[in-house]
Amino acid sequence: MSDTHVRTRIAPSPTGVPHIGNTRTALFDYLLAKKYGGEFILRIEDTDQDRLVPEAVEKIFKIQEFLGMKPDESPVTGGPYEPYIQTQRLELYQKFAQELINIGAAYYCFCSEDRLKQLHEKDQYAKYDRHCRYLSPEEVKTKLDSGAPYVIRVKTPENGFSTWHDLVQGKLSLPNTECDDKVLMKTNGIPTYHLAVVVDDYLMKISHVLRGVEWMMSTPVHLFLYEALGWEPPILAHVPLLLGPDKSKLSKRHGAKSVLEYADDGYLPEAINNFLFYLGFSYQDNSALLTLDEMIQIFDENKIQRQNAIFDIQKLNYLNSQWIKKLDSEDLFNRLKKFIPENWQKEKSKVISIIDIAKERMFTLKDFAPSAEYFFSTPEVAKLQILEQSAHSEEETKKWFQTAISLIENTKSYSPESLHDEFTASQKDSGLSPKEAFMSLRVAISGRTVTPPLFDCFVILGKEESLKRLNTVFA
RNA sequence: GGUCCCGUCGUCUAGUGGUCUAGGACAUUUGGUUCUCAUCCAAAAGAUCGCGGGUUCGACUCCCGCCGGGAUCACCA
Repeated sequence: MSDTHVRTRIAPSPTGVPHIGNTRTALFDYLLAKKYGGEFILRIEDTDQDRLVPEAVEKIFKIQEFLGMKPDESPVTGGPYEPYIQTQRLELYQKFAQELINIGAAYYCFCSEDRLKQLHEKDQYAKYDRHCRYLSPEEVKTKLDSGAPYVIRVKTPENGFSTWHDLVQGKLSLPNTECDDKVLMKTNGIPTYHLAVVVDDYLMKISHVLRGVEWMMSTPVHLFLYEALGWEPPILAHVPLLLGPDKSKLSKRHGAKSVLEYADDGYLPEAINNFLFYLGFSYQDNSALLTLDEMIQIFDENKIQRQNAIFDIQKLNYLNSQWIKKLDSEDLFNRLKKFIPENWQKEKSKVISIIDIAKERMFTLKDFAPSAEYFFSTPEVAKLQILEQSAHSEEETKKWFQTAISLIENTKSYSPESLHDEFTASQKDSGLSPKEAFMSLRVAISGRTVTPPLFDCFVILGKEESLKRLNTVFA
């Protein structure tokens, strides 16, 4: 393999936004190319013009950009084999379709849609009955001259086996009787996937076709085309699918989301890449935080699992929380921008100091704003809530609050450390347990029973604001 | 239904004939640290290696059958 220059590609069809399962395949394509210092190509397969989804192409680019897997060649970056959009390469496919006919590897088919439909009504699994495959040259010429609409079908072998060594599936041997005389060129002059991939992968010098297993069964047709055209086929690798928690295929219908949606939910690209990498691939204890570059080093195309993997959001959450802890707060601030109100953004240093103490309890970027709200707006706290925490009479609690207020007013330095020392000293002779003493204060300043450490909160809130909140409780 | 692929703790996996009374990670539970939560640390529980036959002195590892899951069978990709 060292003598072949590695070029991989992803070939999404803009009939929808790729979901996270498709993206995992893309990750493997990217890693494979980069591991060998090759190119990773993005080609748009838009041969199904009827089902185009607006903005799909744009989102496909966005996903790659977000994850940091930028293609070396694509419709936007261009490249030596452009264009990278199939509908802009139509003459190419027509040329090769014609050649396939000339060499007897394909044939014209004039069957009506009705006839095909009837075939399927009789048997839902029926293959094309090859009705037009045996038309005489004269019959074909007459039909053609009369201007009858036609498709071009591949003249698939009637027996034998199609065998290849699949990088992940191992040796595969599929009976040719299972092949169908697939349509190569549609009535509208646009090729189907089967013709277009083969032509493009060859012309674009793709060395490894790494794609989802859903393509495995149609590989014999592709291989036949390579052989007919006298082309060396690429190395094939069919990677398993990503399944939902109920073991069903991950699909839009079952709520399979795109990477873009995970981004909106507060997941980091680092965590997503890392998560996808471990799904179907093993490295050490499968919990190390790996960058894309590290994955490139570690990746081994021969070690891709063959069994389908189940999408486990808990593992993603873990990786995401770990990455959040690892990132520095300045970096997190920038990523947090679209998750926090605009007026917070003006107080960058305050937000960053909150991030410092909040990041170890965040799973996603979305968790930040709700847990930091009380730093920016005064919470409503009922006296009863305080007393519930202090577990003492109003009078005793009030007395403790007075102590707290004077401690803050007279503290040596308004820092978490000295506040901690001074408060713990006073708490001991307050008659309240540590929990009672500090929880009541916590609720008083935040309105919540769960916050970062109390004295950090005091400091971020500021002396004035802290006093104000403590004072208003029993006012 | 035909064809092909897959089958180790809930999940991702280690394991390529004896070192496996099956290891790790996430999740779960418990304990420790602690002003709460979280972090961190420690520990526990969790898999008769899908089932049944072989082969072998010996099988999670090899062979066969079965069962289960998945993929595919469009002028969609």
